[in-house]
Amino acid sequence: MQSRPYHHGDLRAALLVRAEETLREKGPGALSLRELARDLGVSHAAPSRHFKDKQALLDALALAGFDRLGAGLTAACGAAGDSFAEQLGALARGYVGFATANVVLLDLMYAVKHDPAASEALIAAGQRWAELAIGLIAEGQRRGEVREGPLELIGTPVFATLHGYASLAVGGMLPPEAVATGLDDVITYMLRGCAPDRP
Amino acid sequence: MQSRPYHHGDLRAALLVRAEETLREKGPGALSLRELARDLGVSHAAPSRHFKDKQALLDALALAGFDRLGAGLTAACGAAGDSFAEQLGALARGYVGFATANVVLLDLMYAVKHDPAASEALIAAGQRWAELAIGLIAEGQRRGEVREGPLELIGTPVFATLHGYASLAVGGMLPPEAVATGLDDVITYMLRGCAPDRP
DNA sequence: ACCTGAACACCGTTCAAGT
DNA sequence: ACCTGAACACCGTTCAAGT
Repeated sequence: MQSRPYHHGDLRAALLVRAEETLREKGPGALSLRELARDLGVSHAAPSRHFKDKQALLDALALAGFDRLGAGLTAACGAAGDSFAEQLGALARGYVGFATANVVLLDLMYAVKHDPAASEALIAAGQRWAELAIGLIAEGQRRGEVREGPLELIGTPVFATLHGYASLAVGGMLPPEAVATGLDDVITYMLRGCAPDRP
Repeated sequence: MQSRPYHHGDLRAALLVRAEETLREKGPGALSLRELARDLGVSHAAPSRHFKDKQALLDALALAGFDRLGAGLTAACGAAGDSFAEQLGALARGYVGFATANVVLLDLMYAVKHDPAASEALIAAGQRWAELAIGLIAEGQRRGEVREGPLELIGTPVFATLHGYASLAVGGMLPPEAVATGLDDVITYMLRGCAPDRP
């Protein structure tokens, strides 16, 4: 009876995996719960046991995306040198790298939500990685490489620059061949914005 | 025979108007061509005469959004003082203002496209307003208020910061009450990033 | 030219019923 | 607990036909 070859209470995980594949291959909006069920060899009503909604599945996907992003950024910063410039560079390259490697997923992660209840968890997830950037800035201040002041006063603009560059790049608003080289310029611009007032 | 009260060859315009209303009231994805047609009192097949696709309607909406954004920003900068700081401030407030007043539309304007042919016009429209920022920087350089260098080298980071801040704010990733006050900090951060190297 | 009506092939969601 | 099968109310798109 190996007729159910794949999911033994793991239909939930299988749905998430397959959903992300479909998203990557065929774009958003081409994702259908019924097709997902077909691909996995279950009835079209089966997914509703694991996700009450199509939106619930998308939210779970986005949440997993934030987890992977956080892990990737932590690793990238850990592998970089101690100076603020090196740390910020690693963060920036990590973020833009994740964005270009997970175009549709990033869109999903920051998608405008209309159900405020469901989006709370996503906002929290988003702020978790923002705290990574905040910590980096605090350390930079301790080293005297970052200007004084409240952490978000400098963290928010940096966060905005990074996220903005990533979404412009991913959306095709920047000449694609210039994305990698332009990032270096963005990094030095951010460093100027963070630098202490006077030498 | 006033039974067709509204559209006389203007079904196209009426569709766009109603679509944007629906988008604003009920969010994206709640937009259905059939419901649009119902609202306007035409058959469900009528819209296809004016937009070959649902996507085509969305693209037209996004394009109109860029036009309004460009007009608004031009006006805002025209009404501001001549100094680079005042011009950049006006641009920033104008952009974030448009974003918060047109949340779903902004999402649409920068949505990741998969049909590269259709998105070309949108990218061009996006770059048109970017050129406004570029011109502003060129003038700032002439005045000695902006560091020397290729225009996009300084323009792209500014563009990224602005767009990133707007999308974070709109997506609820920033505490909503801090959006307006935080913008001032972002503006001074951008000015630092643009400032000439040494006094 | 512009629109209608019917038809086709899909959806998401729900719910009794099975195991 | 987990899944099935049928049913419901909707979609987008196409296409002959009307005016």
